[in-house]
Amino acid sequence: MSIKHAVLGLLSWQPLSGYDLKKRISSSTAFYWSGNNNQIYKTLIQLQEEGLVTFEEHFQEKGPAKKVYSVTPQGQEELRKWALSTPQVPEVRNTFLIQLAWANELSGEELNSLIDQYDEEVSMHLLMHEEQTRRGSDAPHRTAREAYMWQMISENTTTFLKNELNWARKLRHELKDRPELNSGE
Amino acid sequence: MSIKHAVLGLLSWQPLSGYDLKKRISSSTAFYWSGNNNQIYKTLIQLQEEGLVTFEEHFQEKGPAKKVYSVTPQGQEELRKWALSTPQVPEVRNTFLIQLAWANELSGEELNSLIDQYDEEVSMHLLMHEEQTRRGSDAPHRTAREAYMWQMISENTTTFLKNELNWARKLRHELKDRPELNSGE
DNA sequence: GTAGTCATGTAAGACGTTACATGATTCT
DNA sequence: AGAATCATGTAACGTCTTACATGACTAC
Repeated sequence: MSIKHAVLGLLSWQPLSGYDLKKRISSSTAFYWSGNNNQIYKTLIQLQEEGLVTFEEHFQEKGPAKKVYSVTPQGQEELRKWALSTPQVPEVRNTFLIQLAWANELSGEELNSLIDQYDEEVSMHLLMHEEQTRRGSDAPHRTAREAYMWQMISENTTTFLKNELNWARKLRHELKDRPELNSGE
Repeated sequence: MSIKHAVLGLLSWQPLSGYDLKKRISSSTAFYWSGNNNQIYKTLIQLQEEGLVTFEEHFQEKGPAKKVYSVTPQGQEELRKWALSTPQVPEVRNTFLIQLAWANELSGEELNSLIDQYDEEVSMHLLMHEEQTRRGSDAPHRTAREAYMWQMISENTTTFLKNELNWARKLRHELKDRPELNSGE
């Protein structure tokens, strides 16, 4: 499971409450995951039971008490161990490809419009990601290496999205230039 | 949900049994999904209840009877409707990025080895995908356009994997060339 | 006779999402 | 007065995976 380690990692950077974790996770475009309450609070309780995190209750003048979680030495060890495990090939869930696969019944215009819509969606996403990267609010930089890593992590998403755009534009142009591809008949 | 439509699409190409669907789905590197029994058989029953597919029982001399499913006109209509719905940005679940994010505790050598392992995994995956594409066993080509589409769908996965490799190699080389990034201390 | 493939399905559980519940405080 | 934010959590449901169950036939 990687939610556990994502949470552990965030806490290893700085102690946070469940509420703050949620905000960080759901606002990040790089690792995108809804960051819903259910999983966050459950994961925190689980991590605590395993002795990988502890919490301190912070009472505030205004508002309810916070449970601020931080990583224990065992948690650090677990994080290090996990970081050394053999990496997996990323999973891509691209429903648009499935859509295209069965788009045989569509007219040439419908298909073009579909591709344009995809282009727009991806472009929008790219803009949002670049905007967020520029602000750089959620990246730790305890060391030069860590700062560089976070830059490269962000770049991974950027190049991924640009690759999608290139691909979609090639598709678009070839459909235009090759009239024999214009119909599904 | 897109499993429903993936199944519907496969059946619109040619009638298949649950067992054959499973084989096709799980062997495909482009839309990768385990294609487990539970979901396939459930989806087929559900599609049938919705009137989007029908089945014929094929008795064979050898082995058990097959339920061969095919798409109804309503199913075709549903598929067309879905194919026109606005496309979504693909979801990428890249655990390696999370691993890197919290790799601050790792030594330079450990980090390099991690990146090399990632390179290897992705390269292997790319080879498998190219091999499968070359065989081209699972692509329909009822029209020139459909054949071209399937080629581009496969290319999407290829360029994605190549993008990952480029990114990993850049990371690898910059870590090598910039000694200030060598440690997490 | 043991393992593998063909073919159908079920059970159990992990993983994920949306929405609701509660209660205080702050902003308009 | 109504909405938004802070902060914790629960409920209900949907998705997805692993593993098991059954039974026949096939290959070594």
